[in-house]
Amino acid sequence: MIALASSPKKPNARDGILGAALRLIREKGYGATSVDDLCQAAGVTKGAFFHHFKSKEALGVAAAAHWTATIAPKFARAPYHTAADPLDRVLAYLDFRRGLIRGPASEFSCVAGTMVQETHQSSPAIRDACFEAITNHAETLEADIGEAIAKYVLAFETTAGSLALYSQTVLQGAFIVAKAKNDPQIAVDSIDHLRRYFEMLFNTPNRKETLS
Amino acid sequence: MIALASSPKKPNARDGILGAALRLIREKGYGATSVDDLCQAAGVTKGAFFHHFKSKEALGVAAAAHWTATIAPKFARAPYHTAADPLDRVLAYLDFRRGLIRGPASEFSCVAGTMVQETHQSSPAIRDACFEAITNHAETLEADIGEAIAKYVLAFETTAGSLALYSQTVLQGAFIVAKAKNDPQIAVDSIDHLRRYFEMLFNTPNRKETLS
DNA sequence: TGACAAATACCAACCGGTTGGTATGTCCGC
DNA sequence: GCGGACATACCAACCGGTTGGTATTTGTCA
Repeated sequence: MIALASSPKKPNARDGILGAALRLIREKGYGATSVDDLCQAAGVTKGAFFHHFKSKEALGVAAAAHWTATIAPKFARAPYHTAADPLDRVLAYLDFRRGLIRGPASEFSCVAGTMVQETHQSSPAIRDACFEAITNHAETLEADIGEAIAKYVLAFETTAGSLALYSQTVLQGAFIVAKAKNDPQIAVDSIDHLRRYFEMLFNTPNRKETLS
Repeated sequence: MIALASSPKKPNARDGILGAALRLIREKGYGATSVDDLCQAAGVTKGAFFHHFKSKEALGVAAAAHWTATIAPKFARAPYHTAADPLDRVLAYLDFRRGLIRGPASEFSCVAGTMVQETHQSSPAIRDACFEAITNHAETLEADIGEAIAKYVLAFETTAGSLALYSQTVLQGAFIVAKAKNDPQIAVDSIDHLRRYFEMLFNTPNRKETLS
């Protein structure tokens, strides 16, 4: 083999720890997840952990980036991008997220939102990494919302960035209330309200004429 | 004095611990707030702590109830109840909450929402107490929303309970994003979006005729 | 191509400090 | 003199982090 395109990935301790971190942080939170927990879940020792991450805080920062790297391709490949109309794509995004809400909260909630609540005071580095993860995902929505704003007459004046971040705000709040009620359904209700807000804001009867 | 109505309150360790808990949990989170922290902030010893609370978890449950007992009178006395129209009262509630958003997140965020994110898996007792605190506050909104639903023609069909809880959902999400961005303003933006949702849902031109 | 040194990846054992929790005692009003 | 409200002293378990070391890979040059 010429083998510059070597095997897609060899299993290493760092990836194992990061994968365990995403799962454990969603299950137990950042503070309650100890370095020992991480090592046991990843099947490595503490020496390996501190070889790859200089501190638990550094692991938290890396976990936020790994979270983005994990979910970004999933959303990029998701089928909600196919609609021709930008507003339809935005609504399809909300429907897609709605469909993800099932089972325990640790399977549909957001690592960044979970982690930042515990660390925003104690660790600016983790806080910034989590905000980056949230906004990075919001930006994948922003383009479609921007196109929709250009195409439709809005009931109120606002911006694509504000609406994209508001969508993430509602989702984060929905995760919290779902955890509190121990019932995912309440999160679905909130996404329905958010969907209606978009529908009313981009009032379909006021649709501008399209050219082509 | 006949003195069955004794002095309004004598300062005791329990209240001091609960007061410290509300502050420290909002500042550092539940997990990062140790029993020693609580005792030092309240100026009592560990013996006093475990005399009044059989465990840290019991303190968490009591703190959620104390949170309700602390903020309920503040909202009950707030001036947003004075409007004659129920929709105006709901919008005034949102304006009131909007006005509270300033300074560090620990001064405007919600103890219950903060605490439940860390404990919803590990402590069902704290989780339920936090959900109770959130819904208890939502119910103070529900009556006004219910009256507004009876008075106005809605753009979509929904319930007062769903809208009241959705309001809390947006607020909880706004607190998280504000913590992540380390900037309260982003929470204000979300409340503005929520306010517009109410305005459009209770579409003022469709106002039903009032009798008196 | 192969010898070899340097760098990387990983491990087992250990450290001082902190954790939630307890056992025992003392004060004090009724 | 008795029970509730605290204080003092202490504990085993666990915390994040460090140590000194070994196995494995990688870069280099004859």
